[in-house]
Amino acid sequence: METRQRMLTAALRLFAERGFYGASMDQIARELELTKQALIHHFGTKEKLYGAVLVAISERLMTEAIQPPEVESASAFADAVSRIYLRTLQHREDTLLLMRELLDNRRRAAQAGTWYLKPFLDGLADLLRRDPNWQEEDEASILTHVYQVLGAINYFVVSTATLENMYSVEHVEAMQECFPERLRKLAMGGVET
Amino acid sequence: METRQRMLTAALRLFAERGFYGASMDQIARELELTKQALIHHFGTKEKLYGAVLVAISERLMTEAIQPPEVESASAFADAVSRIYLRTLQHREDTLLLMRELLDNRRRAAQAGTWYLKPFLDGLADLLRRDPNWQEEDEASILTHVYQVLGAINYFVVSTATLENMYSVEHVEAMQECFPERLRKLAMGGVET
DNA sequence: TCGGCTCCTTACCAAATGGTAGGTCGCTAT
DNA sequence: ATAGCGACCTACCATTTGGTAAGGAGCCGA
Repeated sequence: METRQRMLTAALRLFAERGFYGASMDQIARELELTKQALIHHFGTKEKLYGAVLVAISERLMTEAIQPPEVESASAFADAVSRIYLRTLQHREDTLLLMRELLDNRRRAAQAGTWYLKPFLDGLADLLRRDPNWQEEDEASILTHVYQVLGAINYFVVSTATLENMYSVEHVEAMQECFPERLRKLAMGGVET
Repeated sequence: METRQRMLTAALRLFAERGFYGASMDQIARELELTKQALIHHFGTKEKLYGAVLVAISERLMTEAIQPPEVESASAFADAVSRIYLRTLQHREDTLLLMRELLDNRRRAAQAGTWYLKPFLDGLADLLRRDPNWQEEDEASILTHVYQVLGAINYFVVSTATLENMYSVEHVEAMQECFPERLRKLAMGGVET
């Protein structure tokens, strides 16, 4: 019964790396030293396999990322953002695949999938709403700020490979090092005029 | 000779919407009411067509987005960022495709392509470097800040479709409205403390 | 008028794709 | 023993993929 898990892991790897259309059942199966029929046996169709991967990601996200707001503090939002950054770094493949989902969403639209992210976003917005500096900001402002900070994180994490090619590995390491500090300023900033 | 341009436009649309593997030569050709052999005649292979689309995008980006730093002002960077945001909104398809390129870059790695973006990034970093508030920050910090702000923009622009599904069209319109203001704070913020 | 050029077509093709059908093997409950 | 079941395989299939080969229509200069 552990096969299923191995399948999900391999599928995540390949879907994240090459996208839904770029990864074939055969490739995924070969990575497991099985035939694609084994995959079909467990998941029915490619779409369903992909769906299962998505579900697994969203479950990880829910259980790990949002954790209760912990101590009520003025920097609760910034703290949460820091944690999310670290988590995103660790789950690069999840992030890659979710980003792809985002791009494809125009087509998949009415389906489930990205909805999983809503509670996550709302949770963050809540945190920010509690911040005294943000009390009088309207809903749209709060959500926008949350999304901008999230964008800064995800875009960077997904870009590291490209940045390493464009500049150098050392350059990117330096960026990675100062990222949390700068991120914190982004997250906290923007309340005084 | 205008056919070539039409082909590039259609190819951009489909590549942006469905990705390299998701869009087939046949689909692109059908959109133009031609056969895929017409495409092959003009561009040789699918890869080359894709490459040509990428070149077109990078040319647009170069000529439109970086413009000389105009007047030397303390908010030169923030101004540039605002312009880039508007441009990004207008060229959503370019943005979608570049984002996909970013995700695929692991594989395409050694190829040309994303290098087009380097001068663009460096230009922005230059602008920030001139800002008196940033004089004493190191290179990595500057580049990181540039990248975070860029990430906030691109991630949001690419997400609007999903956000509209998750919340509502009105919600997203409200976000879009307050986005530039919040973005400005992001871009300028992060020097005090 | 004729050769050559560009643009585009129809006719093919080999490879790869997702998926079906049917069967084998080993385990477990009866 | 044996019937049933889950996990997996081989064999096969229709369709779609990117691409080649060859040719036709229109134009243009000699």
